[in-house]
Amino acid sequence: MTKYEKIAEKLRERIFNGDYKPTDLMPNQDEFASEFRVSRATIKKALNLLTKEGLISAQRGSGTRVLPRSLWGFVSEPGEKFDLEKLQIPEESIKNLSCDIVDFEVQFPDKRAQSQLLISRNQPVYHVRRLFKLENEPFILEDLSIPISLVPLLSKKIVHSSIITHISSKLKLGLAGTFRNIYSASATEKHTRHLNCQRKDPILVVEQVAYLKNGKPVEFSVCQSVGNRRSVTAVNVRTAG
Amino acid sequence: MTKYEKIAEKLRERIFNGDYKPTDLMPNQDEFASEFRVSRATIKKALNLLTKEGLISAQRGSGTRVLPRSLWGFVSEPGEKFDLEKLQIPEESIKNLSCDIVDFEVQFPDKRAQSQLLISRNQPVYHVRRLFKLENEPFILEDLSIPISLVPLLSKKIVHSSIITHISSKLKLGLAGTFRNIYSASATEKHTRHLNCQRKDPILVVEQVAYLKNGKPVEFSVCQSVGNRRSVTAVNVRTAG
DNA sequence: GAGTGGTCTAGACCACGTA
DNA sequence: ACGTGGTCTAGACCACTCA
Repeated sequence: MTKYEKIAEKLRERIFNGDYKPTDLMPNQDEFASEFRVSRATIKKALNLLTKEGLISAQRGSGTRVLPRSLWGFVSEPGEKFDLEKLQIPEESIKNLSCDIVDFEVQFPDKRAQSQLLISRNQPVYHVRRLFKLENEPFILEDLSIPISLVPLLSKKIVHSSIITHISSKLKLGLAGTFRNIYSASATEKHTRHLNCQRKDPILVVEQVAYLKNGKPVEFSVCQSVGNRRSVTAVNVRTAG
Repeated sequence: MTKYEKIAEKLRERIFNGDYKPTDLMPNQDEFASEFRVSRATIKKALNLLTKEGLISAQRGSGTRVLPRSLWGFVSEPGEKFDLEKLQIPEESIKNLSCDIVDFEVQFPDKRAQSQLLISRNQPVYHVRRLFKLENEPFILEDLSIPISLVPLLSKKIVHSSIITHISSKLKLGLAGTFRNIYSASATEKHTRHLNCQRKDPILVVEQVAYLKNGKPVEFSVCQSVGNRRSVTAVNVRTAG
């Protein structure tokens, strides 16, 4: 844990505590620097973190203010456990979340997976279909492909929990990030079977590619859920350097 | 334009040029520092920018690599012209984009708008309904609310182009960022009328709140489009400090 | 003009991956 | 052991806002 992360944590607490309220001006960077006995650059890094989280906003000449982010409800942060991040579920809910393995096999990748994972038709992938249930209600149907070349061994036990965290810890290679594509579709027979919904009900589709830090795509997943049972959130913030 | 932005621009060009290819190692930070005759801290800032854009990924001990972002197709960046960012349209397409004003009036905010814009029932808002067409095909139906207190005067001409850029330049207050909530719904009579689709077709709904740097919510908008005509992208990157 | 945040430097030290 | 990127400092200068 670095200095600026510790400082960010303390300031975050103060914001959630209400010591600094939405639209309020915060103390300036020099004050924080002397309070925490660090250089201003370190304070700035801490503030940048909070800015990325959408908690505050700084303006040159006039100061740094708290944003009313509390309205936004739950937002998963990059750096959270990968599956939480992907499913966008608050940590408290995870105990009500179960995971059925519908399908688990090795196959050759289809065109889509080939292009997203940067592999050829001959390089086999694990294909997994999982059904996540929240409080025993079908929630998200997930299809994912992972190149075998990256994972020597994948067991049912691992598939049952977090595949990606297993891989990136085995390979000692962190995740660089993910890219998502989100659209809306109409329920087909597949959905009615797994998600307990009617034909033509609106389905929210979230396609995601996850990259390792060495630049290799490691997972291509498609998560599908019934329209009104899930929403996905995204934060876009203007951060300075 | 700061030094690190200029450097980031040059490196971005090199990546798109193919001077540095996906999964390739880039020169290290010291080399860049002496090439551009700046301190390493400045190089790092430039690289952080590219990291946020999902172009590269650095790993301590082993170097900085190019990610295969080219696969991702178009991704709008924070900092782009606000409407481009919201609609996620590449700049080239904007000449094929037209905008009809379906509705433009002053009213009292409904419950939803009140809570998102942090105002009371008595504070009136502009309500605008616009229909964006791409190559004369109905594309996005947008409903937006803006507190009158923030905008003394809004004309039809302004509504026809970018409202937010007008406001934030008039107020000399930049945008702090936006928050989006995305889900899927079923087409109602309103959609069939404006978006030229069938009842029960899947609709992608993107709700967005935009905040000014002083922390005030300035716009609450709901953008609706037919499922297969649009998709929304989101990038989640692990950036270091 | 006083006070704010943003940029930039030169150098130090540390954590990590690789061989 | 070496080379990499990440952190941190102390101080300088600049751009901006607001009274």
